[in-house]
This record gives sequence, structure tokens and C-alpha cells, in this order.
Amino acid sequence: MMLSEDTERLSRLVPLLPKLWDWYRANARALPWREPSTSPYAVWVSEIMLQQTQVATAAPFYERWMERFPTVRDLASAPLEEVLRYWAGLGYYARARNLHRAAKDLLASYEGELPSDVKALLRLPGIGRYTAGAIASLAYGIPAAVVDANVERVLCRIFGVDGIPSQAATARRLAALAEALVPPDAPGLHNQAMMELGALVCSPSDPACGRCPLSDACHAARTESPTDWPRRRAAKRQVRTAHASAALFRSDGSVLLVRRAPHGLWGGMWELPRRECAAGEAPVQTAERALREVVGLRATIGAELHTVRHAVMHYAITLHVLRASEPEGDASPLDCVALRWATPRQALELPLASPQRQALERLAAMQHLAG
DNA sequence: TTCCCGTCCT
DNA sequence: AGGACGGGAA
Repeated sequence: MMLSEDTERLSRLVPLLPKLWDWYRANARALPWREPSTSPYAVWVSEIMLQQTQVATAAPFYERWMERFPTVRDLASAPLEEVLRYWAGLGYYARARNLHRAAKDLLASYEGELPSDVKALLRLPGIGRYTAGAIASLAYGIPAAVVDANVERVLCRIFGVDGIPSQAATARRLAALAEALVPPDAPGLHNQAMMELGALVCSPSDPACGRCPLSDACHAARTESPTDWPRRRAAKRQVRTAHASAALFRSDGSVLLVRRAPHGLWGGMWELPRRECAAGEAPVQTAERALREVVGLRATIGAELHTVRHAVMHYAITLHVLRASEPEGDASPLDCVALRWATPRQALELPLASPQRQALERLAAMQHLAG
């Protein structure tokens, strides 16, 4: 899948690789998962956390996680609810559910050890091509290639790849290039060096070609604007949506919360009963419908307590939180997997996605002010 | 407000 | 091939 021009440029690039590795040894960030003692399990956890998530965001979550779930066995034996609590705020909650599921699989099939074989790794939920290659090479020294967004950017610039990386042919070309570069004796070092180069030097919008150990072999570095690579598809237009949640309080100060089914947006997380506003539907109607459809209660919807803005992908979500009162009927879990009453302060201990956490924090503050 | 990013499902 | 899935930084 390589082009002939690729072969030519490879022969110029390979002799520079020792400079890349030296650069990495001198400039690598000291990160918690880069301790020499990092277990394959810890490499796995860090790689899952780093999917779609910045290093600075993931680091404190990683520390807390490893303290609570230091081994595959600790993770597998913990309840999903607690696992999600440790993930709350990181987003993409399927990652936590898959990690938990895979830990159970590892205990059942591999005596709790992470396999070193890429094919076996790919069979675990939540592990795709990138993560399988990362675990194999970083944790076990297997010469597997990795193409994450950093590597993709570095390769597209060096080789002047004009195809769009998400298209199959271009993806295959990038995979072939990455594979051709992996040294059999130090795949982990090389892969981390490529990713670190992308993160620290060959950055998306402000590449520092002057500091790059590979710039002598780089196509983009010799052009007016190295940031023309990688080529991108046109961005999707922003879509605005509104959601409404009902805050139904009991006289003891507790509020009704529901746990979502373990799939889809905010799967497995707790929240105030919520629905997306239909076209032309006012938040007060939506909140009424949410209580009815999610827990089977009819109630009177009162004042809007507050508004939380949140971005998910290309969606801009406005979450309206409205007070509800005078419920009729018994609350039952119609469109949720569990339901409970808790004070807003207690609710903050549950697994909550970020906008729900904001909403509950403000309810807790309100209650505090009310005495 | 825009940009950035792996895996799974369809 | 393309959409769903979040949160933080620029």
C-alpha cells in the first residue's frame, strides 16, 4: 500500500531515527504511567484513558484509578457503579464499561494477565488497532506499529500524504509507513517517541520544525505551511439542542435521581430525569414529559432553577433544570435501570456526567443557602 | 467558538 | 464509510 515515493523518502528518514530516539530520551515528559514499574495492566488503563483525552486531564484520574484498582483482579471484582464513579468526568463512559468487562474476561480466560499478542488484545472490548499496538509494544516489547493522531500527523507531514487519513486507502498507507519504521529491538521506545514528537514538536497548529529531529527528511517542513497536513474533511456543522430535567424534591430535601441504561449518551450514569426537547416543545413541557416517561410520575413543573451549557461532539446542548412538585403516582423505573432519592450533596458521590454534576452542585448550593 | 481525538456499530 | 460517543484547552 506504500507508494514508490514513500520508499524513497523512507530510506532518507530511517537514518534519522536514532536522533528521534535521543530526542525522546532527553525530552519525554515524566508521566505517571511512564514509571519503570508500570505493569501491562497500567499501560492498558493509561492507553484507554488517553483515548480522546488530553494527558493533563487523564493524569489525576489515572492516579486515583490505580490506587483504587491496582490490578486486573481489583477492577474485575469491583461493582460497575464504583468503576463509573472513578471515571465520572472523563467522558466516553463506554471506555469504563469496556475496561470493566475486559477485566472480567481476562480473569476468566487469561488468569488476569493481559495478553501480549495483538490478535488476542483486539478481542477484548474497548481495545482497537491503536490500543492493541500500544500495549503490545510498550508493555511487552512486541514490534507492533501504532497510528494514533500524533503519529498520523507526523507521517502525513513527513511523507506529504495528500489523502484524507480516515479514508481506507490512506489509512492503509499510513499503517504501512508506521510498520516500516518500527525497530524490532525497541518498538516501545520508538512508538512513544513518535507520539511524543507529535505532542510536543509536530503539533496540530504550531509545529516547531526548527526543533524537530526529523525535519531534514520532512516534506511539509520545506513548504510554506506545514499545517496543511494532514488533510481534513470539512467539519460538521454545529447542532444546537435543548434538554430539560425535572428536579423533584421531597420534604426531607432529597431529590429524585435515575440511572441510565448502560449504553448511549452518558450510559450507566446517574441524572435528574431528563428528555431532549422536541421541536417547538418548551422546557416546562419537556420536564413534565421526562418525569412521566422516565419514572411514570405526573407532576407540576414550576420555576426554571438553572441552565447548564455543554458540548458533546458537534452538539451544543443546553440543559434546563426545572423544579417539579405535587407528584401523582408511584415512581417506577420505566426508562432507566434504577431510581433513588438523595440530597444533592449525596448525589455528588454518584457517577455523574459533567453537566449533571454541575446541575447537582448548584442544587446543593441552593439548598445550603436556604439553610 | 473551534479544535482535538480511538472504538464500536451500522 | 460514516455516525455516536465528552470534555478540556486554545
